[in-house]
Amino acid sequence: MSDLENELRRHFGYRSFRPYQKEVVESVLAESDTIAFLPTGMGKSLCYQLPAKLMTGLTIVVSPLVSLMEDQVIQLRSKGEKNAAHLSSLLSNEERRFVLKHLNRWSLLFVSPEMLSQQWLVKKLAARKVSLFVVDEAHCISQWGHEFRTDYLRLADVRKSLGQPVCLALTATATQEVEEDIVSKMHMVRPERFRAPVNRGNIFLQVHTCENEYEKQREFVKYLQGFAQPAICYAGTRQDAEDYAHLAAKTGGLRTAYYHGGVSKEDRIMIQQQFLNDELDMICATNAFGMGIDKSDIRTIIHLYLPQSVEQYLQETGRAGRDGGQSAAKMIVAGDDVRLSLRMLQRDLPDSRIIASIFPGGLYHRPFWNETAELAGLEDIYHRMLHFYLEQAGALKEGKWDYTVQTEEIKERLLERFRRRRFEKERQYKKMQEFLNKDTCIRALIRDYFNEEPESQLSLCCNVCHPNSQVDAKMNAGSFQTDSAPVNGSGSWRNMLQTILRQSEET
DNA sequence: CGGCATCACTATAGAGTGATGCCGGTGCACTATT
Repeated sequence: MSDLENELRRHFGYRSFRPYQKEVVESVLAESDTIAFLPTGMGKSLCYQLPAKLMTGLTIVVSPLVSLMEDQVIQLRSKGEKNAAHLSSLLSNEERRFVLKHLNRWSLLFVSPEMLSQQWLVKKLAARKVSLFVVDEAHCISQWGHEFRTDYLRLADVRKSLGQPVCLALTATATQEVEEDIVSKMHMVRPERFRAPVNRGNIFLQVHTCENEYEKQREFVKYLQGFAQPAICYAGTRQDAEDYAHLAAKTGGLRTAYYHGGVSKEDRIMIQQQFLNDELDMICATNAFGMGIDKSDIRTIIHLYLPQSVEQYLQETGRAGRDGGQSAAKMIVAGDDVRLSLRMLQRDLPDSRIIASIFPGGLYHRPFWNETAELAGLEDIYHRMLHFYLEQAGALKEGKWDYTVQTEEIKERLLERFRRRRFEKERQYKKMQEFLNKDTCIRALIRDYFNEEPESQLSLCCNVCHPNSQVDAKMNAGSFQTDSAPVNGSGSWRNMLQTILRQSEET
């Protein structure tokens, strides 16, 4: 047994590594920047938890969701780990001060990219030796960083300020392009790369196109007859998530709930836990649901909208069948859905009219950025995105326009950047639209997209190869063993709920 | 893009018509001088 395996046993009680874990840990310990693509449920977190134990300095883990951070810390603490903490708005001021005051105590610290964008915090952290800088769910850099959460694009600077510690990027799914995006945005140097295949042979893929919404509902109801549970049903809008949850409850007699960004935090936690505890047959949700969901026996993923990219489709369908059991991904879309997704991804970026109006010479331009943004009626996301890019380009300094720089040139560059980005998003979306062609094997499309080798013949590939098949409830009954990996103890959600209740009492 | 809510207008007193405008997923953080 090697040293590393001894350490694994000593610290975590496992006898052996899962695929890729050892290689990733070794790479990190050898101080190489590392990027790893591991399906969720393959023990990604061990890839930094073990190095955190073995390295002398602090390990910082950048995580996209505060609830994930909190959950992780609670889990670690429940296993007796005292050196993990997180820093987020979920903490009270007092708790935050405590975490900062005792920085030397932690070996693992979870933070959001937004937190790390605060200079004072980085300064504080820099006072300690940071050995490892982890970006969990690293596809967020590429998927969200450009528009929605630009603080992801500051992480390379943060890392630099912390003395350029080794960087480890972890994600489940990424194309070559996203991979390169992560490498470049994080300023990784000749990173080691580890990639588990994205293809999941146990998921039967189906796409059904409809003429209209009415037909879509009919197909949905029809599909509910005898489909395998539990299921996640992804809808394109919050309204749809609610409506289809009711429809499934009414016509299929299912225990359903809906989940989206407009649902209160308490309800979201409760719904998620009911789902994990098999008290729900189906969750109808927007894409708000899914990240960090550790449930291995999800049998069916239904899509009622067209995802914006093949990666997104794979992220979502990949939540099914992690236990290896036969599962299904069924997409039911109508023409309107195709237009809706397109419109949404186009709206992620401000159009040239808006850009022109805020620059010097534009109708809404004012010396102060905030005033400019308010006058132009910029919504929050545009406000912060443009602020980021303008500051980066040197057009804004401390919230004020700098007229000594060539703003006209900056404007042109910005417009060009957005044009290219929009083109890229539309290109990704077009790839997704190819799934609607009724004569191409869906798995072959995915395989080509990710440059993977064909696998051996599957008995249930997709509805092009195997029309008229359906994965039903009977198929899995007792036919396989569930994953023996440790899953969330039921104690953890009670803890989380308590934490939240405590907070609402405090405020 | 397309579905909707709102509003002005019409023709006659409550409701119908058409024009216009807006919205549609995702989340973090909103504190500091000791």
